[in-house]
Amino acid sequence: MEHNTFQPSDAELDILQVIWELQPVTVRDIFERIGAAKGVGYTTILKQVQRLTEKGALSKTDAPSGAHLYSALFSETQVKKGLANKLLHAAFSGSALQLMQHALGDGERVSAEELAALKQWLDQQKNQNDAL
Amino acid sequence: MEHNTFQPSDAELDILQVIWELQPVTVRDIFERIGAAKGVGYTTILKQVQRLTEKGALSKTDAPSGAHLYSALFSETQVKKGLANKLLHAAFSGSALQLMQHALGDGERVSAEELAALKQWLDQQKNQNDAL
DNA sequence: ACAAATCTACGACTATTGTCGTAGGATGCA
DNA sequence: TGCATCCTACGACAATAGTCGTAGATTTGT
Repeated sequence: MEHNTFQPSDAELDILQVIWELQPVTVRDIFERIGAAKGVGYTTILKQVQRLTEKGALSKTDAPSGAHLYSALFSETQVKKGLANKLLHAAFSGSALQLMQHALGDGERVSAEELAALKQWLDQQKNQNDAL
Repeated sequence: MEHNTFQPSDAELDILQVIWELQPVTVRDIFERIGAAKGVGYTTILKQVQRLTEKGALSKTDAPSGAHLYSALFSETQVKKGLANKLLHAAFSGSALQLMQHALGDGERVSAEELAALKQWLDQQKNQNDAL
């Protein structure tokens, strides 16, 4: 129902994902997960984390070692809903079918498992609707 | 298959949508569709269009009236696939089901028609897979 | 107790986005 | 033919993103 969710940038989302997975985490934790892989320096991650904190997306507590421990103030689901919804409306005028078709209609072959999972979810949604 | 597609910003996407719908169009055409609604000035749209052209996303031809006519150099499908795919991988580790669940699992009730369309598409995908 | 390693805080820089304002050329009507 | 209108070209500016470098405080290992 909330619509004013935090819209993270690409780099911010990368960081948030690590935080959601391991929170509470230190900057070093994050750096070790994605810093090296992305080829960016420690202070780049640090700065990003500080900016996320400024924006009110993270909470900070002092760790015994003098470092800081960060946790997310927005839930993974809430933020991702915000991202998915934004695209759904900005590019596909709210049509989930179109979003779907574009997300995988292409070269990316849709696996049988994926199809089955989708189908099952649809049936569940349908039942829920019928139950009204 | 192509992966190096153009990733438009929010405002750029708004403009592209108008172009895909009405191309070839003048800046004024675009302004009349979205400028007023968004409350931005004519030159804002103009600048945006010029930048899109610089980036190689639009082609420009001279209109008889002295104005310019613009057309898209990337197809709507290609660009939207790029956007959907980016989000799919950046936020949902490639899981279409998750993308789906976040895009509408929420308060936005899924209409029966939407569900039916989705289901039909899934079946079609399934058949296509089986045909391999 | 000291030097090495580790952290944070900050400032800086470049690129991109979104938005205008102004200048000046071209069009078109009275 | 001359003024009002419309269009483009350009430059400017603030905000955001992404990336570092450096400085100074703190911890840690010997």
